[in-house]
Order: sequence, then C-alpha cells, then structure tokens
Amino acid sequence: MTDTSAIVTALDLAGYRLTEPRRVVAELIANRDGHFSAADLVADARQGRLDVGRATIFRTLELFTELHAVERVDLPSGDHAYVECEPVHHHHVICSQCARTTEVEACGMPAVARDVARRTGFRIQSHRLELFGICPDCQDANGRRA
Amino acid sequence: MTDTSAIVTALDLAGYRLTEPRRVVAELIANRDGHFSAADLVADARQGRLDVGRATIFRTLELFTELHAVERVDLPSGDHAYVECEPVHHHHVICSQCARTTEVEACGMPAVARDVARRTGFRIQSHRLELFGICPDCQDANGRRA
DNA sequence: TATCAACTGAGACTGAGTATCGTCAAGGTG
DNA sequence: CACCTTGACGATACTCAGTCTCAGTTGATA
Repeated sequence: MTDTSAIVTALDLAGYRLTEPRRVVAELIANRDGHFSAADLVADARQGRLDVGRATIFRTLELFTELHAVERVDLPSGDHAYVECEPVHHHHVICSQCARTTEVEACGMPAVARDVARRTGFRIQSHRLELFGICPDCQDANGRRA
Repeated sequence: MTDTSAIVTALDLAGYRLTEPRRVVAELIANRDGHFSAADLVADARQGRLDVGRATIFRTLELFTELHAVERVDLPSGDHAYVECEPVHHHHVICSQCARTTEVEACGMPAVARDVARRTGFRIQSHRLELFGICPDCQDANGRRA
C-alpha cells in the first residue's frame, strides 16, 4: 500500500489529464498488495461502488505501464498480472504463496547478458527476469504452523 | 527443423499413446523455425490439409509442454508463444527480428538467484529468464543492407 | 465561463483457450 | 486375428481477457 501521489505526479509531468477515473484506478492499485490483474481492479471498483468502466481500467493500466508506474509480469501459470513499481530498471521477486512482490536490482545480470551475447553471437537488447519463491513472512508463517 | 523422433520417443517413454494427430503436431513443430503460437499450428495444419482439430492442437501442446519437448515463452508484446527445446533447464534468446530462438545455459544465473535470495530474504524456487535481441544472421543481413 | 481535444462508459466484437460429449482407434489380451 | 477397454479424437459451444467504436462528458486553458 503506497500513496497515489507518485502516479498522479507522473501523469501530470507526462502531460496527461488528471481525471477522476485515473485517480480512482491509482487508488485501487495503491490499496493492493502484491500482483493483480485487470479483472481484480474491475472487481475492486465494482465492490467499492466506484464507477469506472472496464475499458477505462484496461486503458489506464496501459497508460500507467507506459509511465512505468506499473509493470506487467507473467506468472508461472501463464497468466498476466501487473505490479506497482518504481520507474527504474529492476526485476521482481514474486511470492508464490501470498503474491506479494519485491523489486530487486539483480546486479549480476549485465554480466550474464554479456556472457550469453558472447556465446550465441546475439546482440542482446533486453531481457526479462522474474524470480519466484517464498517471501520471509510466508516462511515464518509456514515454520510456525509446522 | 529437427526430426520428430525425439518427441515421439518421449511420448512413448512417458506411456502416452502414439496417435496420428500427435505425430502430425510433432511434425508441424519440427517444420517450424523459431517461436510459434497455437494459432500458427492450426493455420499450418489447415494449409497442409492435415486433419487435426483445434482442441487437439491445444491439448497436444499442453502435453508436449509437460514432457518438456516444447516450452512456453512470453514475448515482450505480451503474447504467448512456444519453442521446441531440449528437456534440461535452460533459457531462450529470442531474435526480435526473425523470431528464431537459441537455447543457452546462462551459467551466471544461480549466483544471481543466490544474491537476490540473500538481499530479499526470499527462498527462491524458480525463475524465468528470457533474452531478446538480434541474431547473428539478422545482424549480417542488416549490415549488408546498410 | 466558453471552448475543444482528450477522455470516458457502454456495449459490441475478437480471438485464445477450455469444457463437454458422442465417436473412434491404439494397443493389450485371449 | 478379433475383441475390448480406455485414452484420445473432433465438433462445437462456451468463457473470458482484451480491443474497438462512438456518442457523450470533462478537465485544462484562455
């Protein structure tokens, strides 16, 4: 749960209008913990009696993605999800139990990419790295239950 | 273009029936170069007048994925695709120009995962790494055109 | 407060993937 | 070889994420 001001500021800076639906979507995202899908936000909006159309939620997520305020991730199941995040290059560590995500830098990656480039002859332009595991909280909870 | 025998053998070993449609799908995959979607195979089958139902193609791809004869990858566009591959842990380098893919080991990855685990406290269980770039052939072709 | 382009919501549409179900055929058995 | 069981098949209907269209609305700016 982060506050919405970062997203709102980013919108403003990029020259986009600050509309009510966008504010609502930013808030829905801020109230989320871990990754979420467009469908989750649609459900949240409906439950909170906040009037935001389905199409608008998709459009807004696309816009926020463009602003790097959220990022798309692909879960091992093959489903798409979004996570709120900082606008710098990083990767996500995703808890497969509670869905919470953490951002990391994965400093070793440039070396790995260089190594791959050398061995394959590819000119590497980008990469996608997602790590899945169990977060400290869930490890604790599991340990206590056992 | 690989031969289909590896897939056929894998099916047999795992105790699955060797049916005509499965043989056809294996062949369609072997005739492909680079990544492909289920829809591509459906189109290929139709074009080659090979009678394989759409549902069967999806089912067969799921089965082959389970046997690690193919693997799902997520393109930067967000689309899903499949690539034929060897049944050992590895990663894919995908040419964003011609879609051809190469398998690499990315030896540095365990170290990166360990580092992330240490810094976040997560117990890392799995990861997904995909690299995107330009393959040597396309680099050549681009260079010659310029 | 008037203007106008950017934005919105409703709803139709598309296309990937899944579920159902009656039929068929692979492969083991006698 | 003929039979039988059961896994696999194709057709088709369905679901659901995501996109498109368009008439109506709203936020920034003068």
